[in-house]
Amino acid sequence: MKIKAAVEALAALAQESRLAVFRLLVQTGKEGLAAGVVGKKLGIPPATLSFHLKALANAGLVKSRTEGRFVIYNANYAEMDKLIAYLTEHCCAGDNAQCAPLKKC
Amino acid sequence: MKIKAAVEALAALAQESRLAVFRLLVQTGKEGLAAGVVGKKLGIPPATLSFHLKALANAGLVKSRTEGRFVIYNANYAEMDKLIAYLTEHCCAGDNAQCAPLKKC
DNA sequence: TCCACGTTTCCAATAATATAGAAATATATT
DNA sequence: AATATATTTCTATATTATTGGAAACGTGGA
Repeated sequence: MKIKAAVEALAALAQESRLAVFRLLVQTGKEGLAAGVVGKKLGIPPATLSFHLKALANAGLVKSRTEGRFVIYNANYAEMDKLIAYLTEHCCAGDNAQCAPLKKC
Repeated sequence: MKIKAAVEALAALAQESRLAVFRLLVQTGKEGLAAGVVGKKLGIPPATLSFHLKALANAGLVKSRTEGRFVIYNANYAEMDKLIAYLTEHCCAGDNAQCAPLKKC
């Protein structure tokens, strides 16, 4: 992962509505949720939600597929893992005891 | 971790200079680096670096201690781990096979 | 005390981002 | 074909972040 991509992903997550959307999708699993369901659950108006989903999708953190009139969004776990790996890369100067072990999801 | 704290931490990392600073400190280990050394390694002018270090410190991602005229910064691994845990919390709808295992640092 | 060095604060110009109503687009139903 | 539903695009406004020079502050050494 390159720094520009990491910054884009982090910027996508660094906003309250988008972070809530992303976590909701992370917890939902790969089957995902329709945009409207996300908006209803989080109380975000359509235009605003669409703006935020676009940011998350551009950053690669979510993917979407169309099913009839619905657009279903799901978390991209691979990209999430890449971002985490980028943050923790070569950490602790090689001494793993310095940083706590990362929990598996 | 609460969402406001997570957003603050992510916003702190969502900027190229700050992300570079944080990763440098993560890789350096708990002994840390003086502000001036960081600035020299990354080519960031003093005023700008101070601004960015403050953002990282306010978010809890780095800590500092004063040694004589130097201010030594080091990564806060505990806070980094909390942020990662917040992102991945209850992920994959309980089916761990959906998301790749997180590497230990 | 006086000077050098490291860091932070102040400041002002510039740039980027968030919000949501209204209109547009696309699919489904009758 | 006409209507309802789901989502996105357009648009304008408001808010917040980034940059770095100059000055200020603190510490250490001569």
